[in-house]
Amino acid sequence: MYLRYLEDLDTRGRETASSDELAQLCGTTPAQVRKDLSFFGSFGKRGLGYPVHELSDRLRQILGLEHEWRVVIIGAGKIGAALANYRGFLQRGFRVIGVYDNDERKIGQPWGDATVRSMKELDSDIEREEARIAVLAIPADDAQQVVDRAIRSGIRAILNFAPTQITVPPHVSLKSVNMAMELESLSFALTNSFPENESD
Amino acid sequence: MYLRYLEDLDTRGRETASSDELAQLCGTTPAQVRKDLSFFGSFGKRGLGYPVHELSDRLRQILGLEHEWRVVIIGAGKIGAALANYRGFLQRGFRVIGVYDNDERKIGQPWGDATVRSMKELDSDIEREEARIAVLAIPADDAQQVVDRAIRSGIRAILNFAPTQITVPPHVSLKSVNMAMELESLSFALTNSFPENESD
DNA sequence: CTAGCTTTGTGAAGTATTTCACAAGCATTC
DNA sequence: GAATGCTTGTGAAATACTTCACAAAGCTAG
Repeated sequence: MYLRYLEDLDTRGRETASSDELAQLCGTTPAQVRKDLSFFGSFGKRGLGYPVHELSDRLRQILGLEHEWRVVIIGAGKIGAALANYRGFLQRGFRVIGVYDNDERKIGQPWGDATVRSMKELDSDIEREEARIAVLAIPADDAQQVVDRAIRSGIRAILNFAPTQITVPPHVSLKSVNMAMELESLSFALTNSFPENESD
Repeated sequence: MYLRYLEDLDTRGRETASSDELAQLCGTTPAQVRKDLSFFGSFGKRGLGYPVHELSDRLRQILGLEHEWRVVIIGAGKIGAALANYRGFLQRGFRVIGVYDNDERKIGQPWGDATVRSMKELDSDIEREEARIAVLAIPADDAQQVVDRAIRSGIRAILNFAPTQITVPPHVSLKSVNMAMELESLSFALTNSFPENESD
């Protein structure tokens, strides 16, 4: 999050930014910003703030964005489409090496830069291209089984959009996004109209 | 999350479930399950576990899912499409009353059950249909301005897919989903290969 | 009705995270 | 070069969250 806004400031030519300013942009507190950044080192200058460009560089390094990650998108439905075409990924060092589906009618169709490929080729492609990240956008039923296969082929991180709990071995990272659940939590907030909000 | 798996168990005819079982399904601990549920009341029977159907009902009530929420989807791009067609929403009491876009070429096209409508009609539609939830799937630049309008018309909760920080007044709830950021956090996990994972 | 097994609900303990508050450092001005 | 005004970095305090551990129930069998 800090990186996003620092890059923004950088392109607009800003040289430095204070923890106060970053906090406002990111919707947090100055103390939080300073504690967070201090975990990785001491980047700021007292009296001045943080050097925008330098800190961006450093954060990209910390996040492992200085080299390109190869990504497979599993599932050529609407979510898969949204992700495959998202220019933001490429810009940030994530190269989509393939979109995979079981549906014969979809295989071979062009999709953004890539072509939909058969799920049968998934494993060999992951190995050949050394893909380490998979985006899962398939129905819940097949999700676990497909994940297991992908991990055997070398996937080490999964971004899961399937509305189901996935389990992975300890050496694999997992993030899940469940849109129905997000809406339900909004429903909860509305129903109980808390004074708090901003629960990103 | 508990609701999802309880409903699952319910359709499969299960009568009761222990905190241990729910924990396994949801990827958490039995103590966590019990503490979470106890916040809202005392639903279980000692020695037996929780009554699956009854607890589902209660959770739906707590989450405010017993009545229908009307939802607008703002932005008829790929993400908007994915959401508009997602059957899961309707099943869970979220009725999409309209998909809105500025692009003349998209306006009037059929989209799932609905038709893409002009952004000009957004405000009056929100008021007439009493929509309270908006899903934001438009480019970052216009996001804040569109949100402000929607809130003036009566929107009280926003699910934001635009890759930018949105600010809302205290009586409005906000959840943001940022796919690039999710991938970046996976990149971080990979780069630093922590033993921990499962950071949903 | 009692013994034995199971499982909840919950204070207390243990961790983790966030906020406070202030000394120390840097830039600018006079 | 000293005084002033900002802003960081960070221990300590305050909060929040998670796990432990166990008494209190409920169910089953005999």
